[in-house]
Amino acid sequence: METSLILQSISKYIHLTPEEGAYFITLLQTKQLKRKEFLLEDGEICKYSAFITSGCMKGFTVDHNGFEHVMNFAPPGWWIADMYSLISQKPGNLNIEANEPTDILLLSKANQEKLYIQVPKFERFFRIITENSLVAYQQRLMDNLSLAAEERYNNFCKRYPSLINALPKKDIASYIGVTPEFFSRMQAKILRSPAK
Amino acid sequence: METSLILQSISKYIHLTPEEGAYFITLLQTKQLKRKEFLLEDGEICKYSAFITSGCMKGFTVDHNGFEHVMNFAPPGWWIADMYSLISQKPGNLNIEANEPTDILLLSKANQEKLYIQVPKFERFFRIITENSLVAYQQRLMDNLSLAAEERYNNFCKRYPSLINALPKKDIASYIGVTPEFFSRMQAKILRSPAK
DNA sequence: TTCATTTCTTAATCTACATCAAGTGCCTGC
DNA sequence: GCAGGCACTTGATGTAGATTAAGAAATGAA
Repeated sequence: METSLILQSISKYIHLTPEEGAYFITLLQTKQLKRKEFLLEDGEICKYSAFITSGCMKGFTVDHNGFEHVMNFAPPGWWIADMYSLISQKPGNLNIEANEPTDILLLSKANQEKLYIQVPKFERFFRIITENSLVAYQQRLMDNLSLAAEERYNNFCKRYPSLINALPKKDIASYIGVTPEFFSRMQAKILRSPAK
Repeated sequence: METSLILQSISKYIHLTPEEGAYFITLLQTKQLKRKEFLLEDGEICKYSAFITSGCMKGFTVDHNGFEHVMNFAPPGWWIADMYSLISQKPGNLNIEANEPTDILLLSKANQEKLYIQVPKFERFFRIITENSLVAYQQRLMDNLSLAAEERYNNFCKRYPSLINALPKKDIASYIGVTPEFFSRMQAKILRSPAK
């Protein structure tokens, strides 16, 4: 099991003794996903938080016209789950899919609760990463309420430079909230005008 | 100090001994705000989380055209802060203003850190309410990406029925992401068509 | 009570972005 | 290695919601 990335990412926020680290690892299971393979589908109950060790995943919903809306991307070092469904244990409407061959570590809801009891420090860890995630969603919502598509695209480029060339353009279009057609036109326009 | 609401709201997620509760209360300070008074302004560093005991507050940003965008409302029993600024201790761009005469309890960042050390259970409490807040923002972002204004308004009505008549319409318009003019027309249209 | 300010409404016009349609290139699964 | 689908582009047209303007109604301060 490839655990160095996850332990390193935890150590940014809390200090674990070797025993605590070892115990944490026993609560995880590995999984490999093929390109286009789903970890979770609309209507299912989310039972795991997933930590990406390699590859990339995306979370998206499908609206009543059949259009996808990308909620988030998860490159290596990030967590992904349907938080609504994970917390409530009710069916959610998120799909989680591998964009390419991807290795993940799974922490089940039951094991997460166990972890909180055995090593309460993890409350702190998950509090902090949840806070960071909350701030990112607030920022993105603000962008959607107050900026034009082109500015949202600029922000995306600034915030996630490594993802721009790694993802299909249609997914980036969906993430920033425009159609692939409009996104294509926007890029052409940006290229045409002198780089700013 | 009016502390029954805050203690009751905490007891939904963690159990406190009388001593722990009493200690927590010593970390708070009260504040009264007049209608239109600001708790935090764009460019300031956020030093407090505020819990509303009575009245109502709103958090909003101002875009480069001078338009307000309401990020959230905080009726009694809710917390409000500029999470980005509170976490990073850098200047934020949120304004927090009282919509009407409002009583709040303030927990300073320093006292919050103290609290985590003295009563680690509070890590759990704030983890849980942060998770809930995260889910709400995800849901709202999804609505903004996939629904028409009218559907977003319907969802708002369903989720926050008590706020509809308590808030100025222009603030609700801003929250769901339309202009007051369009909001007004939308409502007229809904009234005209047979209630669905 | 009265005035001034803010909020709300209605109407005419405008625009950012969507939709529909069609063609090109490139993966990728067989 | 080939075929068939998927991603991407470009053009023509459509529309949800913005903008501008102006009057009416509500609200709060004095």
